[in-house]
Order: sequence, then C-alpha cells, then structure tokens
Amino acid sequence: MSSEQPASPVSPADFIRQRITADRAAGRHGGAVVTRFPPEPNGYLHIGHAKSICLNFGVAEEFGGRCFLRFDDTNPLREDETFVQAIREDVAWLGFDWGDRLTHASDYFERLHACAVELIRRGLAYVDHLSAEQIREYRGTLTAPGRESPYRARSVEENLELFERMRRGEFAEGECVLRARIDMASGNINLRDPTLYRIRKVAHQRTGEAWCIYPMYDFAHTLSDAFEGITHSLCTLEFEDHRPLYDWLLDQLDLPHRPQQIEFSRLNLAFTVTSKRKLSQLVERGIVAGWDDPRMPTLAGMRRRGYPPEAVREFIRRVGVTKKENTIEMGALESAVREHLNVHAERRLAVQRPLKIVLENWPDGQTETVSLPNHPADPARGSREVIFGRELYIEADDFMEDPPRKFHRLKPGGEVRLRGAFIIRCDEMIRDETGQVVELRCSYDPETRSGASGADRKVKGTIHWVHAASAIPVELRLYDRLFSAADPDGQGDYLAALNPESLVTLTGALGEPALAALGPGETVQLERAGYFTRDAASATGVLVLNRTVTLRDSWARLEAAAR
RNA sequence: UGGGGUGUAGCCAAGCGGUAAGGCAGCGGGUUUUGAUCCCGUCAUUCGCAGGUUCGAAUCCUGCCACCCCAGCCA
Repeated sequence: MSSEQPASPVSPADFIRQRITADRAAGRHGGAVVTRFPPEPNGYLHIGHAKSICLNFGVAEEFGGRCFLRFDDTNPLREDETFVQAIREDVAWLGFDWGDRLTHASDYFERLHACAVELIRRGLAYVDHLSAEQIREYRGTLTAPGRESPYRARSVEENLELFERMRRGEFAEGECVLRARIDMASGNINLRDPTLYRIRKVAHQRTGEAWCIYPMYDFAHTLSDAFEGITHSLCTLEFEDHRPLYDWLLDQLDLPHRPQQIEFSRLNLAFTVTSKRKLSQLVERGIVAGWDDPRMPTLAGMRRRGYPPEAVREFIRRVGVTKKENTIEMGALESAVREHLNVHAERRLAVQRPLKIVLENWPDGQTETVSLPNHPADPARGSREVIFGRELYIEADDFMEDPPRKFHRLKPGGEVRLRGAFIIRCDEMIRDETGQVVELRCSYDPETRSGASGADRKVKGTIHWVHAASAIPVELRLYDRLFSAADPDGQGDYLAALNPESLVTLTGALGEPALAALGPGETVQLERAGYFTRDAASATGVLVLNRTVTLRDSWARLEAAAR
C-alpha cells in the first residue's frame, strides 16, 4: 500500500509524529516504535476507527516499527467473537497487515492476575465489599472529595485471601471488587481508588469458564501495552485524564517496558453518527439494512457503497491529527472518493429515469454500432461497441418543455448531442391522457456521427442514452446522507434527525449491455450521473448498483441558487 | 467550588520570535462530445479577547472569555 504516493504536496508531520521523531533522536525505547490498534469486539469499525488504524499502522510503517491488532476483550457481557472476524476483514480491507501480531487482552489474563496479586502484596490494592451504589456515593463528586471505604484498611494477607476467593468464585457478582489504593481526595476521579477487577460469572468467548473475575479497561490496557512492548500508546482525548492512572500502574509494577500514552482528537463526520451505541441501534431497529448498509459510516458500509480504501486513507491523511475537537464535512470524504474513482473507474451509460425517444428519420429495424471510450482521459483502457437505433431512452431530466435560460439539454425544437453518437432535434412531444410528456419524436443529423467529418458541429449540450431494444434493466440505489442535520445529536433525539430520503431506489433504470459484465464490488462511472458500484450482497437476478457518490454538479448548484 | 484539555478562514490544518503553507468548500475565467475531469486566478493586514515583554509576537508572559471531557463493577 505504501506504493501509492498522494499527488498532493507533502503534509507536515503531525504532533505525534514529531514527538516520535524526537523520542528516537533522544534514543528513547532504543529507537523502537511499537503501536497497537485496540478495538473492543462489540461492534463494527467506523470511519473514526479508520483514523486510529491509519495512525497506528501508518506510524509503525513509517518508522520501521510494528503495530499490534489487539482485541480488548475484557468484558464478556458485551463482546462477541463474530465481531473479531468483521474487524479483521475491515483492517485488512483498509490495507494494513498485522502479521503475527494479532492478540487479545484475554491472552494475558494470567499475567494480569499476577500483577494484581503483586499490587495487593505491595499494599496498593484491596478487596472492597462496598456495593456498587455505595462505591458511587463514597466516590464523591466532581467538586467534592470522596471518602475512604471502611474496607480500605484490610491487611495484605486478608486481601490476598479474599482476592483468591474471588477468583475461585466464592463471591456472587457485585458482592466485592478489587480496587487500587490511590487517593480518594484526588481532583482526578480516576485516581479515587479505581476498580481493577470485578466478578462476572459468565463464559468468556475465548477463555470459556476459566475465569469469573475480569480486569477493567485501565488495568488490562495499560499492562497489555507494557507486555507487548508498546512504545507509543495512541488513544483519543477522552482518555486524557486516565493517563495519571496509566502512569501510576507503570510506576508501581516491575514491567519489562514503559509505554507512554498520547491522546489525539477523534474524527467526527457531519450528518452522521459514530457512536457504537447509536450505530447498533440503527441496525437493531431496522432503520438500516445492517452494519454494512451503504449509508452507514462503518468500514463495511463504505466498502459496500464502493468507497475505495485508498480514498479513505487519503481522506484520513488530509484530515490530519491534532488535539482539537473537529467535525469534518462530508464533502471532504466525497472529494477523496471522486478523486480516486475519476482516474480508476471506467465509464458506462445508463438512464436513471427513462424517457423514450423515436428517431423518425432513422430506418425502421436498422441498427448501427457506435464506439465509446472506456475512459476519455486514458485511451489505453480501450473502447466498447454500443448498438444505436431508432428507439432510444434518454434521461427524463434531460428534457424540458419550457426550460429556463442556460438549460442546454433537450427542448422542443432544440438540438442536443447523444454522447458518442449523433446530434438530434426534438420535433414533437407525445402526451398521455394527463398531459404528461411520455415520448419524444426526434430526428437525427446523419452528418454528425462522432468521429465523422460533420461531427464538429457545435451544440450546447451532450446527454447520455441507451438503445431501447438492447438495454438491460438495472436497479439503482441512490444514497444520501443518513441524517438531515449536520449534528444529529444537536436537538437531543438523533433519530428525529433521520433523513427520510437517505435511500431512493430506482427500479426502472436501463443500462447499456456492457454493464452486465460488471463484477460484484466493481465500480464504474455512469456518465453524468455518478459513480456506481455493483452491490456485492444482493441476490443474483437483478443487477443492483449502489450509487457510491454523485459527480460534482454545478448545474444543480445553479438551479438551487435560482430557487 | 474540583481535575484534564482545546481555541489560526465556512470545514480541516501548517506554523515552534523574523512578518499567516496546504487541502476541502466557495467565487471568477479557460479547455471540454460527461454542466464531470483538467487548467488558471481569487479567497485571513490577521491568529478567542485584553494587556505586557521585544527592533519585531499566531509564536514568550499575565489576566480574562468560550467550548469539550471526567463522578461505570463500560471501553
């Protein structure tokens, strides 16, 4: 993947890369760079995770280091092995390779337990029999200090015995926990004797019934970093005030390595949500078709939508890494997608909402073949032959009976070029009983065939078309933003901000025959309409195309501005 | 009344005491058989605000303001 160099000027190193460079210059960690991407297997990865993945794997790659893919599976209540597989696929799809460095926090349960015992021995942890509610009360508030638990003064021997009994399952869930003994008066609530282990009498997806006590995030994560020799533990801003606890744990135990935590701001995208809770709610309530619904900001959704992984990476690169809260506009992502697809996707013709036209001066029953380039800017990609004849379909939007000024498509008595073929003139409109125009009678100019001597005659517009008899039916799924508010959470209930038109399905569309050869997941540009990707998940039979992204459309902008 | 962070254009983002990079969006123009692409031009006398230091401040100091995160036996 590193073979692709972005065309854009080199971006300056972000603060994290600057810091790593400084660490290496100072000889810290022996110059090594080891990172990790630590997802919890309780949901699918989304665009926010892509930032973390690109950062962690990217940094390791750039500095000749290593990156672990570590599943943070310390809470068997919420996690599931099926998510592990999905996450592996997503990381691989994005273009990163963890080699033999796929680990689980649960791989370290035994060592983690030994560390907990060591903390108890050093008088730095105790078994607390306060209830969850009492612990909360004793913790104090943001502005008032907490109080010490009456169990805080238990002896090392008693704590050792109690913790062992916790492990053996002699206590019920919630009866007691293991806590660190730090400072109940700290201004940082994470230091008010945080819970290290809790009892969960449920089978773990990987360790089965081996354990009934499970480590908490701060404990497991910090020590896993140390065990794996992580040098730079990169995480998001909300963990900033966990860093003192992270460092405290590293200070108290004799560990082989001393990692450092560095925080950066998470990526927020306008007009969507990226909280796992909300995304799973969309799936569970059937608001979207699944985690891989093309409207979802998940990697699986973007893949099915047709976003190239290169474009996602380029987008992440453009967005940068800082500590500032941010909300990135959708346009930035779409721009990266268009930029990649513009050079890589072949061109095809299809009509989204067909309007029939008949060329009355074209001999009945006769057809000809016209040649269309697969990529106008890249002749090496060849061309294809398309049948042309008397009965065709054009885009309904490309005809207006009473058009505004500067509308240079087809109008009564007007001329337009059919892409790659002839110039035609609209002679007559056929209406149904309601007065609706349902068909156009036209005539073509035989001198204007593309490539012929008369073809240089200028007309204002060029529109796309398909040949009626040879066109194939296609189903087009037109996607738009999932929410109609830039910040769906802004008004409280994010579900109220759902965009009712986030999916419009066009079942009557017609495409040129070459579209039948499109493979699942393959993307083409339907000229003047947008980039479309053959759906990889829908049943065979109908050809289903997902609209990946529209083309930039300055006419649509003019129209909108006029209104 | 606590602790931790962040403020540079509509959205991102460089800058690290020597006179505001770049991208996205926008705007103007050129090319074009995709109203696409491509090309050219334009877009911050000013960096949250107010003082101070300095020949010189977005960068250093002081004070203020705004916004975000933290009171799970979640991660």
